[in-house]
Amino acid sequence: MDVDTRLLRYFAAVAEEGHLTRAAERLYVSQPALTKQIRQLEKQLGVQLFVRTPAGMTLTGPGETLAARVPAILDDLAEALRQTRHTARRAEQVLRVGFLAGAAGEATQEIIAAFGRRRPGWRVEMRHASWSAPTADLTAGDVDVALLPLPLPGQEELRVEVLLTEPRCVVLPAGHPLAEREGLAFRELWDEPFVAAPVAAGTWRDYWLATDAREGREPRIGAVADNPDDWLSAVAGGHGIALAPESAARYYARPGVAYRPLTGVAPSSVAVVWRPAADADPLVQDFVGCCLERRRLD
Amino acid sequence: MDVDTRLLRYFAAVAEEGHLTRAAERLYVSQPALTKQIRQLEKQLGVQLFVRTPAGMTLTGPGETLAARVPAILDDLAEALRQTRHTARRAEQVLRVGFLAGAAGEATQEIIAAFGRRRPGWRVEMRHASWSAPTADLTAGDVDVALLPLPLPGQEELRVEVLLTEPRCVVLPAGHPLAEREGLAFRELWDEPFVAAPVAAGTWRDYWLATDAREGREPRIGAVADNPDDWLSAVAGGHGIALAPESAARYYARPGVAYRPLTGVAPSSVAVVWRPAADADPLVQDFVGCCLERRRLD
DNA sequence: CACGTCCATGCCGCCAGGTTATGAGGACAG
DNA sequence: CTGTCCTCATAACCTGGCGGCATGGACGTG
Repeated sequence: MDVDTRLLRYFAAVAEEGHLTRAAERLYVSQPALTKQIRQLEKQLGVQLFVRTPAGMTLTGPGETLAARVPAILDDLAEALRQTRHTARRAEQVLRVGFLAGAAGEATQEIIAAFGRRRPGWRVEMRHASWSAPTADLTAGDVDVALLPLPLPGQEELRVEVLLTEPRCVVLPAGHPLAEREGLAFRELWDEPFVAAPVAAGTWRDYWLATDAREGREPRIGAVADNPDDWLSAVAGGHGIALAPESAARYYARPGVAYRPLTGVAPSSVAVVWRPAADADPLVQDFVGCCLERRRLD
Repeated sequence: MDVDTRLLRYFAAVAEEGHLTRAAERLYVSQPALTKQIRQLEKQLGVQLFVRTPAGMTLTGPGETLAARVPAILDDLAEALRQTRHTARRAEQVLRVGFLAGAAGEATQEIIAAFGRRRPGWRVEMRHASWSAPTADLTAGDVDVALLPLPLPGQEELRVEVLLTEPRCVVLPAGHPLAEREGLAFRELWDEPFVAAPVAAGTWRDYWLATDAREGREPRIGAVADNPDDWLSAVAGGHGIALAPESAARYYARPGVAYRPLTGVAPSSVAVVWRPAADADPLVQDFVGCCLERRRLD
């Protein structure tokens, strides 16, 4: 009778979506796996939670009862884990900062140094954010604040202050014909295969495929990568090309890939991001302050 | 990052006990299993929760933070599951009654009939309670009310009204020399092997071994059983003898075993039991009422 | 009537959690 | 100082359950 949180998450997703299939997509599991888990939950409780209709899954009375309470429980749990991590970092006098790509570029070191001056004794720990879910560490409370390229999935629930804006460029295999050129227009790349982020990355993936600058054409996906290494390897290996912020040319230079200026896509920004719950956290605010002092908007 | 409830239970147990080893006993898992799980929790959180000393495990600051919140979360979850089951049964117009052995004996049918008259349209569903944890179904909300022999583990947290008291007798293999006798004194059984409940049953196990009437002598355990079938088979198979309420002679008669009257042990009682939370539940109270009308205390 | 959209089922590979056996280190008594 | 007992950690192995794929079956819709 040990209902574990996975079951609760699954249940909550199905209850919310009303469809096994759609919930399965959202949870990134197969539909049969979900079927089985939901049945198991029902079996463990000895209660039918859903009525199966050809149109989907609708909650029964008892199902409603459960659905009304589960989200709060999961939130409580998440909050407790956040607090725990938080206490741990405060006890060690560490501020943990998530980042992706080159973060705020050259300014990053300055920001950290400034923070060190403002908070003697404190240490800044930089942590790579996951590529497929750049804000996950932030919302999970694993980092206190983050320096991330925009746009971000779930950006509305976070505080975001833009620090700098830079054009996006294109990353090509060194031997690629287009790498001969000094500058490119995005429309020339429409038919090229791209190395994309996982589907799980959602709008993030779309943004770096620049789907909105393709006038409706489907991008070709040559490979999927969820970290910079795989991503560069895929490009170097000729599986596709990719977009990147210009600073990537400095932070992710490596033999076999070439960075070229690009026109026809919106620039990308780097922002400092934190959870609204940290609005009152003087430490986070000090760090944000250090960032804003060095803000550079072009 | 999907901390499941098992981990939380484990953590709570270790936090409370202050010892991995003791917590492992309480949870009925091996100590290495606990070690691994606790380490995994720490790894998932990226936080050290305990400091390991030769004397045991003591919480770190972050550990305290977590320990302060986990029990409430687990309680919330348990409560939500209870509610769910509860709604389900109310929706089906079912009152679920747990029982063990012969329940309230011949009175049981009368009680159910009386309840049927008081609540037309409602159905009573009888459910075997687990032998090793007779009140588990009750506290988990799986049954609304129960008819159980006393004493019960965790009895203080429950409402208990005694319905009848009956002497305990002894169950012997049919061919056993003592089965020739018409009546026995408990001290004659001190050296006999007993068929006992699992260690997990705690005081319940002790009670049916009548450890308090042995003047300090350790009982001999011939076999362990956690349900009436195994139990009777073990007795019939000559692995040991056992104590039982007298009514068991009628409800668990079978070839190969003999029931004989016994002196020198306290009698056992059967009570109607419910959770304090059901004090205000008219349905449960009606059932309790039906029980008390037929109360018979000798 | 064929098709699309649901959910259910069967089969299989794999990992996580369990177990037992053993190690390692500190505390304490003799 | 050394043996013993307590603690927790480690190693090797086994198994149940989760998840994935492929497929089936039921209902609604064009």
